[in-house]
Amino acid sequence: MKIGELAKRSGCKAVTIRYYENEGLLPAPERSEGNYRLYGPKDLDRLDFIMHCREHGMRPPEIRELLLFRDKPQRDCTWVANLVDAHIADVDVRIASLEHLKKHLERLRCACGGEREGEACGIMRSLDDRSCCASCERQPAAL
Amino acid sequence: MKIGELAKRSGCKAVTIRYYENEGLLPAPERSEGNYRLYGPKDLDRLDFIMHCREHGMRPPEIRELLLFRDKPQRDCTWVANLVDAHIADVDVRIASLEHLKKHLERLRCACGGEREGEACGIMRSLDDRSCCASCERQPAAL
DNA sequence: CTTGACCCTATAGTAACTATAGACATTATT
DNA sequence: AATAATGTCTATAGTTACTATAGGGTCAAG
Repeated sequence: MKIGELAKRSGCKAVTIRYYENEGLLPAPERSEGNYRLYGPKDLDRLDFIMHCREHGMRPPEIRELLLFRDKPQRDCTWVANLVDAHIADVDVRIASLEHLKKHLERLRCACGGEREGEACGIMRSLDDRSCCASCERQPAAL
Repeated sequence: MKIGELAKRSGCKAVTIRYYENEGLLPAPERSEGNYRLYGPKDLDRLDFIMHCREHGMRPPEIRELLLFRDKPQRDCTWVANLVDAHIADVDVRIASLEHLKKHLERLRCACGGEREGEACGIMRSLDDRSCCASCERQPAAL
């Protein structure tokens, strides 16, 4: 199949497929007479694997390692489990930090008394007074 | 004060301060004889405001709008409250999507029976079978 | 008077793609 | 067969919000 069909079947855009080839996640496929990329079912499997990893929030470096393992499975798969564990822990941290952020935002939201007068807007006043969250770390919230 | 002190006092790196000036978030300050940027307390206030917004997970475009309002408060501050509301809703979506992702990852994690044999690793098998999450959207999880 | 810390500009690099330009190949229609 | 529409090719630049680097100037202390 050509790249368009692979894209449709995998749900991955054609440009991204070429990008993955460039990055070494996908092998360079055969070419047709007209220099078109020609893919087989194995390529679809591999791309599906990649997309599945992406659906799990994994990024190219992590996926690259998993592909290496997939290509050449070693005896011990402990580190695969560890990788997933680390990933879960990471997601936990993100959730916690977003919950924390949400609390701050809700407090901020409450500051608006609805006076509808620019200068007096409680939200603006709160944003002006940075010491209000003195107990929290003074660094940008991760989104 | 010079940029270094402003950086220390605000917790924002000097390079980032210059970047914000370039982007129009901060006004171009006076210069010393030796062409050094010279800041006053108002600059610190403004930068603190910006950092406070960042602590609330806001991004430059949003911050830019708030600064406009700060510079020229209009009668009606409703949209400030709306902006915060939208921001909270966005955080909610992110949290929900991460919770969902976590569930998937935990299911994935359970697939590892600990056989410690590469080809048989349940995690790898699960990643190979993309149809396992057929009911979920087939797109990358946002992190 | 030189060392070191600080500051300046301009440019390039980051992640993980996405968009664009300009050209060639294939397929469908007339 | 000619033409038009679509698909594909490469290479390059753009995206966000910065960060890093190169190559130089300024300032205070010893």
